[in-house]
Amino acid sequence: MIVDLRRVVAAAVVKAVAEVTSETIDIPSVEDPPRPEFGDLAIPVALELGRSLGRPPRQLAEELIEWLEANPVAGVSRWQIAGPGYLNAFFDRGWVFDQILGTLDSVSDEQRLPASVDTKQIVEHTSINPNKAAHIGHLRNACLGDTLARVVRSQGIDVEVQNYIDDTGVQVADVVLGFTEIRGLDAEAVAALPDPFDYACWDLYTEVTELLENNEVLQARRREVLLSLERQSGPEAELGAIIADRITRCHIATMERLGIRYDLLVREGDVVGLELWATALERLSTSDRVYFADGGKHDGCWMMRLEGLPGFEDLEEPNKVLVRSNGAATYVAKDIAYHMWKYGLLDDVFAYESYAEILDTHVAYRSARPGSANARSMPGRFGGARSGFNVIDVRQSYLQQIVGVALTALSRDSEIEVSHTHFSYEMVALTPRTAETLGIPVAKDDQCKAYIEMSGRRGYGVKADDLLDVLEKRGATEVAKRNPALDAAEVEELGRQIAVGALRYFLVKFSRNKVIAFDLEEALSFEGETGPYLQYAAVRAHSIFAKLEERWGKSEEEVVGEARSMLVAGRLGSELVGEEASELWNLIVQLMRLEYVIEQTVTNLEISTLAKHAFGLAQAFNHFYHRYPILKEENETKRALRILLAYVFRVHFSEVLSLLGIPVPERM
RNA sequence: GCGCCCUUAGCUCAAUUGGAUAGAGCGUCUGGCUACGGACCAGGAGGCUGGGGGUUCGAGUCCUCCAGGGCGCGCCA
Repeated sequence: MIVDLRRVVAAAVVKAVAEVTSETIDIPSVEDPPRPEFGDLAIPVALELGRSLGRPPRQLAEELIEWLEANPVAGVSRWQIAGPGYLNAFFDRGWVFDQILGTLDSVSDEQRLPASVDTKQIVEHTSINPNKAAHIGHLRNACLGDTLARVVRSQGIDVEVQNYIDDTGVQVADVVLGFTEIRGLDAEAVAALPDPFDYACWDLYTEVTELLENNEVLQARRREVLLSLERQSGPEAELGAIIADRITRCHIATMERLGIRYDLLVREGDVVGLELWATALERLSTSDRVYFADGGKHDGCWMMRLEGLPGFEDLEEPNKVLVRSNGAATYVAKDIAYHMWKYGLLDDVFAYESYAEILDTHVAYRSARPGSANARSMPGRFGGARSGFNVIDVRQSYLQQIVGVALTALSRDSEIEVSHTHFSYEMVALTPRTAETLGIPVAKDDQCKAYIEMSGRRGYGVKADDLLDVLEKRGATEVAKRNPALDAAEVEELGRQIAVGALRYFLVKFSRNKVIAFDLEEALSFEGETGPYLQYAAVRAHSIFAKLEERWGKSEEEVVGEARSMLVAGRLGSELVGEEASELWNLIVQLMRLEYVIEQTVTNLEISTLAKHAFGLAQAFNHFYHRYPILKEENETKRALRILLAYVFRVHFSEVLSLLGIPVPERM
């Protein structure tokens, strides 16, 4: 990663403040100036401090600058006071560019912090009910989660990606009913059904839902099935397991199309079957938060006390049932048990089996019962983290809060500090016109609405695989149009990469707490602020070197090497002045922001920050590309400088795209 | 009833967490190179940041009231 002088500058300012005013301050805010003539970084510290010290900001700023000039900072060439009292820092361009060139040698084997259990973080995402095909809403979850995992991992932290499979819930029970009551199929027959199995279940699920309405007999059957699933005995449980397994494999395959992978799939059935919950309750019952209701409305239930806690004020029902009077644990209770294991508050009782092996490079494991075929215990391998993120939509905030309350109570008692963060995001809906093209009935009242909610139960939604198919086809068409000589296989592969870029960028470019009104036409667009625009910038950077090789017969390495030796370190500063240099410099300054952007992305849990940054980089490069040709340039020094800049961009921009999971095509 | 979220250009969204002249994309209008590929670039028009009050050197951002919209509060998951 390119060195960010932000921290260095901030530290220098802290020291300057201490020396000049004998005040100790926290890390001051360091901003990017709105205009280039204000320098490369702006620190409004004198504005803030001036007030508390009762001194004119500009005067204070002058004293600070005096000190800073007397105690130079490597990389900063000069300071300036501007506006009401900003400290503006101007970088030593030659020094910076020299540093950046240094990163080119080590960028591939960047120094990563050693991974250890102490720093392990668990990112849970996807966690789709295994009863039907994944839709666009699930993709938002998976893309956010996968990108978060990539970003955290890039910080040298060992990330374990988990996907929770709720295979014992009503949603699966409904599809079990569908197969038995509507289709008249048993487990064996269902196992033999052709693909796409998840599509078949999508339709079946809506059929059952309709049938279940006002049908008390069927509703009673569902309760039986549910019990059977939870006990994991009987033909319904066998059928449920087949459904959950087949659907999960479909989901894994869908996500693999987007480059999204998992380390571990934990099945709720195993949490229940291995009595993780029973142990969890034992532990929980010692806490004053958990009690057994004897009499009253919740007679015979185990309850969690929420009243009086922040965030739970004035609820109609202040407490939450954990175990029903019939002895069955609720969903949130099982989730609490799962999270206790996740964070090492319960022993690892699971066995693990290799579930999905992908291209010999990655294995996704799945929880299993000890003693079952192909399963073995793997002590210390999974779970037992001290912190983690749950990527779950905002509607589950209430339940996530309850999990948090349990974890807090337990970690206090056991003196183990656990950090559990709900990475919440808003839902994906459909624009009315997209809903209509999909054949979803839109009521007259809803036509002017900004969006129409999706409904898995009714089958209203955009299936992930359908969308990917359309995008891939469109990508391939566009590639073929521009590259008539390419063979079909390559066109198809490029179409695939473009589809992934388009979809992934689309799903992370919005702030997470904004409802996305999914519009098919907009998502199919490859122009403007889209994934393909970013990919196009990378392709252009690449094609410069391809052309250079074609014309000069020199490899990228040789070309870059020659350019570097032409611009000796000492001379760089003098080359980096003037109008052209200032425009090139803009690109460098933006590249330097990456470290800061990643920091912001993680602390705010806002992936869109990184996405917007990537878009800004692509824009800056396209500007440079258009304005400053390389092959045509005859001045060798200028050409060398541009070559190096294009190369630096290419290397670092590829890194940014890979953080976003966006493939970098060689041509488009 | 209580809680959380949203409201910024015609549309979809940003705005470095309180900083300098509120920026992008789409759409619209005007212009661009025999090419390192036009999935691009340059420029124009387009804003009382939903409304009122407050906090301060400084507010799209914070506090408060109001309006409109969404979500959540189950012995469902």
